[in-house]
Parts: sequence; C-alpha cells; structure tokens
Amino acid sequence: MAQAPSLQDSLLAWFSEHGRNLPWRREYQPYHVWLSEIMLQQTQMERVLAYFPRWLAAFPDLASLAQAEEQEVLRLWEGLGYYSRARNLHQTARILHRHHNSTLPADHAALLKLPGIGRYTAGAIMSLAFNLPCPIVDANVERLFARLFNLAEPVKAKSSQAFIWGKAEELIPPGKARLFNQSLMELGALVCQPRAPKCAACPLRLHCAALARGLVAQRPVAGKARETIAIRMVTGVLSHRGRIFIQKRLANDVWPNLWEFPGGVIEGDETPEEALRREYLEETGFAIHRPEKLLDLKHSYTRYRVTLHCYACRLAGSATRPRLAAAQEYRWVTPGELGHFAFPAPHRRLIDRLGAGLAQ
DNA sequence: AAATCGTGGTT
DNA sequence: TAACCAAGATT
Repeated sequence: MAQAPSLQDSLLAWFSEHGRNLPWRREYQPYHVWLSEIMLQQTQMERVLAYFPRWLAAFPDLASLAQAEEQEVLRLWEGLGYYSRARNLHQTARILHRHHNSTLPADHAALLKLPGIGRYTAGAIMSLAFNLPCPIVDANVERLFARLFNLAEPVKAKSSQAFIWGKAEELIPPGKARLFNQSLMELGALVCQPRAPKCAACPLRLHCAALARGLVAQRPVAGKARETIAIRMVTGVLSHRGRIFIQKRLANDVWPNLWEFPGGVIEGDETPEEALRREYLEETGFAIHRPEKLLDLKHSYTRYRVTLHCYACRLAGSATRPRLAAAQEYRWVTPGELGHFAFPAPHRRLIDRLGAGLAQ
C-alpha cells in the first residue's frame, strides 16, 4: 500500500502550481527580499505591489538607499504607514553600507541586531534570500497552524507561540527552507483565509485537525480586542502671499519627521474654530483669522478614529516667523513644492482635494 | 509586556 | 458601519 504524501510534499506541490509570481520571487536578491518583507508588515499585498517597483526605481540597490536623504525616503513611503519602517530601512542601509560592503549578512543573530529586523524578518531573510533553515511565523502561519493543529489557546498566548515557532522549525524540509516557508504563508493568504477558508481546495485538508473536528471557523482563537476611541481634530492651511505654512513633526511622536499643517485635538466643548486658533497659537505663536471651513476628512490610526475638520486661514499679524512648540522645522512653500515633502495620509488627501485652490 | 505605531480594504 | 484584517517591531 502506497504511503500518503507528507505534509511537506503536499504543500510544496501546491505551491509550485499556485504560488503567485511576485517581483521579489524572481531572483531572491537579499535586498529585494528584505525590502518586500518590511513593506509587507501589517500591509496588504496589493499596496506593496504598487510601492515596491517605485521604490526600486529610486533606490535600485542598498548602496543607493544608504546615500539617500531621509525626506526622499519618507516621501516614497508616504501613505504606507508605520513610518519607522522606512527610517529603519534607511538606517540599516547606512549601517550595512559602512560596515558590511552594502550586503545583508546571512547570519540570524547579526540580522536581529539591525534596526527594524525582528524575529520574523530575520527568519524571512535567512530562508528566502539564502535558503537557510530558519523558521518564520507571521499572521498567515499562526492562522494556518492554529487550524492544522487545532490550537484551543489564543494564538498570541506564549504557549501557542512557542508551539507554533517550534513546529515551523521542525517541519522545514532539508534544503528547502525558501520554498517551504513561502508556501506556508502563501497557503494562509490564498486558501487558509481568515473568514472563508477554502478547505475543499486545501492540500493539507487530510492533515488538518480543526477540519476533522469541524472547528475551522473557531480557529484561531483571538485575544481580546482593544477599544477604539473616537476623537475630533482640526487642521488649518495657513496661506500668506501665495505661500503655505508647513512644519516638520518631532521625531518621537506619531508621524515622526513628516510634514503637516498645524492643528490638533478639539478639547471639551471647544468649537473647531476655537481649537484651530488655540492650536496655532500654541504650536506656532501665530494669531490667525478668517478661518474658512473647507471639508471634513475621516481617517484612523492605531486605535483612534478621527474626524478631521479642515480649514483655510490667514495670518492676523504681519510676523511670518513662528515660535515652534510642536515641530522641529518650518517652511513657507508654494503649492507646487508640497509634492516634495512627506505628509501623513489625511494631510496629503487634503492637499489633493484642494488642488488648484491652494494659496489663493 | 502591554501599548503603540498608519493605512486602506472588506464585511 | 463599526469591526476586523494585512508577510511585525519596538519599548
């Protein structure tokens, strides 16, 4: 009687047929693998497919990234979120340019010391770029294993994590870490999906403990979700003699080193106009007048759900030099120059919506 | 070690 | 539509 195919063989066969043809899967250049893994953190594939080639056109290799200006790096990352990823890419490129001949080390411990590279990404570079037997566990693998091994504990629990990482390491077929690790994630992304897993099409259906017990829909067990917080914010586009005031945010805050229009949270029973005047005074020392309502924008970051009230406004006095309290730098720029600076997504949307109407 | 960091798409 | 989700790292 013939032996049933192993889990590994079934998975690898499935991947060779159904694996997507992604830009970083052509030659598995370490720089491409590293960049794609950083971009993919907490980010949808479709968005990365848009940003990845644009980034490579600007920074074709690690050395060119090392020599770039930070603002250029942030401008290319604008809209992807989690901006520390971009600053860490840049910083790591500079470290490797100085000390490692502009190459990524094939060394797990050395990778872990680099900014922005944690356990997952170090394993991804080791296995995908160098085909070395290091495990990787991302949200796909967590979900897949929670079902495959029918884990009743929350996947984020310490015991579950230890089990999953252990299995991920133990299952790697000798010499096939690159294909195996990708096939695990790919199966999670394409078949073992969060809401509607396609169990009938799964190459591992005969190995799946949750499927055998009818518990697929109840795996993985999630932890408790944190509450979301609704807040109202205000921002104002201050224009003066055809120029617009922008300021560069502090390095240790939300949106570090990105540029913005001043503004902030609407407190208590303030009206948006009152909050705008107060924020401008606090952040820049400017007294503003004639705030004119433009539009409301909805956006959200981490646990906050924000309604952003957007205004146009003018200087009440004649002084154009601010006293910065919430920023490290400022500029008076023409509307055309706004494209050279990296803005948070809602501020960029505001710029786009205003279009030709800016600074009139 | 729980909280924080962004964003846009889906349900 | 509010909640959930996406190839995590850092402090």
